[in-house]
Amino acid sequence: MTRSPENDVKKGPWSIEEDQKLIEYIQKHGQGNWQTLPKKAGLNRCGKSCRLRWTNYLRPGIKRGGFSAEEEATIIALHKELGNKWSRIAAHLPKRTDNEIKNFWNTHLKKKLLKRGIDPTTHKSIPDFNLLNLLQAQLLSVSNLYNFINPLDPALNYNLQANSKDFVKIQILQKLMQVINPNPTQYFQGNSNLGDLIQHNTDLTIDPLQAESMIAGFSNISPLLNQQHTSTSNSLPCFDGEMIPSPILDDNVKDYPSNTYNSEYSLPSLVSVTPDSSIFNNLESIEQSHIPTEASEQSSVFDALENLVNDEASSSFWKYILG
DNA sequence: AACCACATCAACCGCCAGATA
DNA sequence: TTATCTGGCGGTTGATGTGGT
Repeated sequence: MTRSPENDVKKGPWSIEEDQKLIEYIQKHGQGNWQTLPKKAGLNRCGKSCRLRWTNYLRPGIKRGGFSAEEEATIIALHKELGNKWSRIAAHLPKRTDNEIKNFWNTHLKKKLLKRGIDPTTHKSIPDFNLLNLLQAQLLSVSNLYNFINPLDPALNYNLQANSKDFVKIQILQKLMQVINPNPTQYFQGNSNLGDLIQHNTDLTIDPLQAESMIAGFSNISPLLNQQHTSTSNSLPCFDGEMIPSPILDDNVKDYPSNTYNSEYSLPSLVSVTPDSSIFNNLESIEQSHIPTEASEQSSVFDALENLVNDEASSSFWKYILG
């Protein structure tokens, strides 16, 4: 025997009248059998829908919205212990429903933990978090380079556009950036620069040595950056022709003791910088030698990305990121 | 004012486990 | 023992709200 079909029942948001009918019936008769309740209560709804409406919305004593800091901490702690067992978590929070806790987790707490560099699935710190920052900045650099090379000439962008695989990768990186910094106005704008990005992300910490590697990484992607970097090492380059002061690249940072540097966060396999390169003096040479379809130009970014994604230790995090 | 992108959350769907015939 | 019913759970969807351009 199969279950009776409930195709003719109403779906979607509940009206005030429906709510009233359900409340009045349950107050008078109790919950009883949810399967038969709708008919008895005069509702054209399935029993499941009635039960959900009652338990998540109409039931007396339900507290909705406005999660306190204590409740937040409790949810995080319980989630660490129980995982996505929302009903069990809700049992520890009187007046809260599992559905609301689940929604609150997915819309607020998950992002909060990610911003703190904590994997919301495992509740462990994300080993790749600083590297993710690096990728974010590198993508910005790449995007700026494209903008700089070619605001108008489609021929110069042709090779990039023809390489759909790299486009997919760029899209993934863009998504990574959105996770860290959901403000979309910072991406793919000609005047964006690394300094703005770092200053904006006040939550994020960037290891000084890593910042050095970051510049090296930029240089691999953008020869123009490389040239500027070598000319003023205590400034961060940007593509609008200005140099912005960088507090993380002063002389003290250069002497940053290597034994305090956590190699776990180091940049994997960046190609060495070639500061004396002289082929970037004009756009033509850039076009000939450094259009990004040349695998070597983007490899540092994408190799790093692929290494991250393939790392089992952080797979749940990346699974979340890549959706 | 219109449009767009993103965030929020109520509600739905499919699955599962325990109860029952 | 098996088939079916029922309630509960977690994941997902889609309508709506909000803020930025």
